[in-house]
Amino acid sequence: MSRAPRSAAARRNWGDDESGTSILHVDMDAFYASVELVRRPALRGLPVVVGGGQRSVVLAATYEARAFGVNSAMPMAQALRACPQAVVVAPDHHAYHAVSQGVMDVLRSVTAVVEQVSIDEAFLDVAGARRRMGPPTTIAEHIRTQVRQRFSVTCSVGVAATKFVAKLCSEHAKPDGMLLVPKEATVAFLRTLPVGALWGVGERTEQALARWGVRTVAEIADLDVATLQQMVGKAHGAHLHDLAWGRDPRPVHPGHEEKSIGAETTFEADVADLAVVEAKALELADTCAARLRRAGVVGRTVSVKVRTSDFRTLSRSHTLVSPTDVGREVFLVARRLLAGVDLRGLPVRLIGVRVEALSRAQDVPRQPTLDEAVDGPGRREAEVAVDEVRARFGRQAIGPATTAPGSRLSVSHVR
DNA sequence: TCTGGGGTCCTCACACCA
DNA sequence: TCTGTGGTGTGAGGACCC
Repeated sequence: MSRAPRSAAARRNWGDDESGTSILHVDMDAFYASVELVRRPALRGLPVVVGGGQRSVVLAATYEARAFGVNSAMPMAQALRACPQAVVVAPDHHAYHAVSQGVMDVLRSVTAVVEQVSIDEAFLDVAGARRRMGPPTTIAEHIRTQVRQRFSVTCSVGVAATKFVAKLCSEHAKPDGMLLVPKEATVAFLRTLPVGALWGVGERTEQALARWGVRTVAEIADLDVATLQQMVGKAHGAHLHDLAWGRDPRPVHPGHEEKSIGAETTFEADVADLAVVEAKALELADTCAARLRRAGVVGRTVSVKVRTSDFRTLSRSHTLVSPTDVGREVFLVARRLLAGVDLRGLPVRLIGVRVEALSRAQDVPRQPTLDEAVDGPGRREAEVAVDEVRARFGRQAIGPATTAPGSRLSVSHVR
C-alpha cells in the first residue's frame, strides 16, 4: 500500500552478490483487497476497492482497479468516478489482523529479529539465519512460498544492506516479486530514483525541493549538506543526504513500544451542535481508555483534534499531574480543551481524542484524582467491568447513554 | 474534486528555572 | 536587582508514513 514513486530503471538485475545484504523487507501485495479475494473468490479478476462510505478514502485496491488509476488513500468518490464498475467492499479489520498474525508467525519461524512496521509489512535481519536456511534470497523465496501456500495471498520481498533500501526494493519488486540490490550497487540503485522515493519526502518536501530544481535522489546526493539543510531544514536535510548515499544505520528492532493511543472519527455530515461533538468525544475517550488498559499503559497528556468543515485542523493538548487510563478523566480534559477551540462558527467534520506520554501502568502508582471525590473511588473499576462485558458480549453491548442508539446525540460517522 | 484513521517525529514559541 | 543564557517542559501545528 506504499505510495512512494517507483522508477522503471530501478527494476532490473543489480547483481547477485548477497554477502552484505542481510536485511529483508516483506510487504504484502494489495493486502486488504487480497484477503477479500480469498474470502470471496467470485470477485477474482474484478476491480475491487476496499473502503468505507462516500467520505472515506480507498484503503486498498486490486491491481485490476489500479489499472483505472485507483490508488490507496484516494477519496472514495474520486475512485468511483475513475472506475464506476468497481466492487466496493467494506473493510473487515479482524480478518486482516488474523492473516497478518499468520504471516508474522511465518517470518518469526525464520528469525527472531523481526520488526513489524504495520499490519502488512515487516523487516527481518537474517544474518543469524544464513547458516540454517541459506542466503537471503533463498530465505526470501521460502517466505514468499510459505505465505502463498498458507494464506493464498502474495507478498513482495526486498533484499538489501539497509532497511531503507530493502523497503525500496520490495516496492520495485511488486507485485509478487523479489528484488536484490547488492551492497556495492546501493548508490547506483538510489541514483535512478525520484526524490519522492526517499523516506520523509512527501508532497510538501517534494514541492520545496522542486522550487530549487531538485527532482532526483542523484541531485540530492550531489548537493552539499548545508545547501540541502537550507532548503528543507536542518534535521531533515541531513537525514535526506544520508539516505541518498545509502547511509541508514537503523537496526531491525524486534518489539515496539507505543508512544500514543488515540481514536478519531469523521462525521457522515458536518455537525454544528457542540453537544453532539462532545458526545462523540466521550465515546472516543472511552475507546482510548479501554485500549490503554488493554495495553497495560497510562498516559499523561490528553490531546484533542478538531477538523472544521473548511478542512482546517486544530489541536489542543493538556498534560495531567498524574497519568491515567480512565475514560472519564480523559473525557473531562478533552471536553475542556474542546471548549477552548475557536471553531469560527464552522461545523465540525472530524473529532479525535489521543493520549500521549505513555508509561507502563505497573511502573506508575495511581493517584486518586479530584474527580474521584465526585464520581466515587470505583470509577476505574467500573470501566474495567465494562471492558469485561464488552469482551464477552461485544463492543456494542454497553456504553455511555449519550451515545446509545436512539439518543439525540448519537450520530453516524464514516466507518 | 475531495481529502480516513492510527500513528511518529520535528519545529517553533513560550514559560519557567537555575 | 537586573540581564543574559541555556536547559527543560509544554503546547500547537505541520509533515509524513502505512
